[in-house]
Amino acid sequence: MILSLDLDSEVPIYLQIRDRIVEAIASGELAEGSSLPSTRQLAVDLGINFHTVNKAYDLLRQEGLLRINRKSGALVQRDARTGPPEPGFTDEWETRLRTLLAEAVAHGVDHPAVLGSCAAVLTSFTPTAPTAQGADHGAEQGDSAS
Amino acid sequence: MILSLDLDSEVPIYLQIRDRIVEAIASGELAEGSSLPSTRQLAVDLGINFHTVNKAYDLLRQEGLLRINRKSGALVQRDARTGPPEPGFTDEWETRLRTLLAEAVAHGVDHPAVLGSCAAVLTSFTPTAPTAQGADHGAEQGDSAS
Amino acid sequence: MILSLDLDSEVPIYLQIRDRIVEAIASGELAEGSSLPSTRQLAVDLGINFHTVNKAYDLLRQEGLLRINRKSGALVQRDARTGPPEPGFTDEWETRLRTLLAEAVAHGVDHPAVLGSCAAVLTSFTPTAPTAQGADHGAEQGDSAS
Amino acid sequence: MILSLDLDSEVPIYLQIRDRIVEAIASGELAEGSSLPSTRQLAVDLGINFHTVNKAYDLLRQEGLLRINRKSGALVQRDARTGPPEPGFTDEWETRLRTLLAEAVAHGVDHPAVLGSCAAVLTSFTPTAPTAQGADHGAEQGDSAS
DNA sequence: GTGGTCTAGACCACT
DNA sequence: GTGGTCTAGACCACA
Repeated sequence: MILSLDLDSEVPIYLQIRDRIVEAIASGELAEGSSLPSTRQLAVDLGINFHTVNKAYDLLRQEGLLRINRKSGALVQRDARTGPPEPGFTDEWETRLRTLLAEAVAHGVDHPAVLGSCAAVLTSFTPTAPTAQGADHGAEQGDSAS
Repeated sequence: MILSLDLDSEVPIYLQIRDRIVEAIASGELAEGSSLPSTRQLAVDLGINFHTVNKAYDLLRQEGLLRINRKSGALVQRDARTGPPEPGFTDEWETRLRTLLAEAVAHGVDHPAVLGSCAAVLTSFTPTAPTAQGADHGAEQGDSAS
Repeated sequence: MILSLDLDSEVPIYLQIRDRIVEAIASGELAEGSSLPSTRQLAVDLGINFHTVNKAYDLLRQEGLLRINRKSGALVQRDARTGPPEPGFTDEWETRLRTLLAEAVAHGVDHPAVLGSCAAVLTSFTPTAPTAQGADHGAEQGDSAS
Repeated sequence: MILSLDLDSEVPIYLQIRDRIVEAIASGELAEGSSLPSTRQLAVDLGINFHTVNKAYDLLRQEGLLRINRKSGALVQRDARTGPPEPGFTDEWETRLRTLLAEAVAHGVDHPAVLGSCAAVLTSFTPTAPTAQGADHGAEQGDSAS
């Protein structure tokens, strides 16, 4: 689990960590039950303070994506396959989606291109060997989003 | 031009203003060349400090969406029809898109549903019946979406 | 708003602050909409670090009792009169109640005495105008407390 | 003696064990003189480290609820019928009670409902209600509340 | 070993 | 002025 940070970014470090982990969960790289590095270990690896990692993990815990356990550290609590989101998530999320897509449209990206970007991002979340997933639950193939 | 703010939101007020304006530009409600209320006027209307409005306008100016004239006030600088975005915009934007979509996927929204939300948002930016601009104030119809 | 802390207590300081504020809300001393001292001000008053106050406020915010506003600082979000608790609150709370009452019973406090303590505590939350109790639902009079 | 633990709870495991035992004593399930499983046995049953069980037992010993003998293991030292609590217990306990009840009141549970919960919990400690304690001082009435 | 608490100070963002 | 972020180090609680 290596994640690259941009310490000069205006995005707070703890948010960058959180974002990378969310993306890793979405892409299946971190499945439900996976364990994450300890806060102090990750802090050392990234060359930052452990409190910053702590804050990222705590945020993910509040979002329901992580559970923290004194014994085993942080575990992935949730997954693309765990089920539908908690009520209330979608509304707030769509508000942010609306703002983000508006930004592209206002800058002159046409609708099909925007939708293409969305589809491309989603595709990038299922990069692995579609043939090896035969067993699986089967249903996940719907991802190519068409 | 009415925009509703949530003063208790964790989203800074100046960003809420900026977001609403971006969405208005994306939806065509504010076309290129339209004029916005003066900072002081808008501040009074919203019951906030005019510095806050100023900050929102300045951010939009930096983003290339507004140009500010001492005499004519703030004018919309570009819109969906002005042309493709400046180089560099797309990369940064797709990074944020990736994070946002990952959030939904990690919370269990499946890929088709995510793409459906994207499409629905885009549809909501097309203010139905472009020829109906004479109606003008009846612009509310565009947003029911979904 | 003065609250006394026991810095030697095994109860974390931030929890003591949180507890005192919860009790003040319950007793009507802090009504919905009341403003609390700024984190830094309270920290100075209490002779502790502002981060500790921050943590207490943030906890209360997560519990839905406070809302934090950049402009006006912390405001009481909720009240005995605001309405019934969020679903899920009661179950978790009754678990803790069960443990606490069990402690007294196990130590030999008989049931009526336990119940008497509970009633006494509740009474202490409505200290004002004991003669006006007939009105009952007109209880709002008791709490203006300022 | 079956106790169910939640290893992911924010409540420390040793405290969960302690709480369950306190409740068992309060409900009469564990009477004075009863013997508890050995720390090692219980640890195996629960799938946890025996030091954790040890810590729970030691805490109960400090609280005066258990006595620990090298030969006979852990025995229940007192129960509801052993007599009134040690001096000093009640004050500290009522402080915690006050905080806990305040929490419910602040979240909008009205006084009679709170008192009802207390009464319900106490009733649950009376396993079969042999003589039902007679009049029970009639303290349950919400009179003092409201 | 793990995470949690408290303190401390510097700097930034928001209004 | 307000709160938020990041860093830092010490100490404690838990398993």
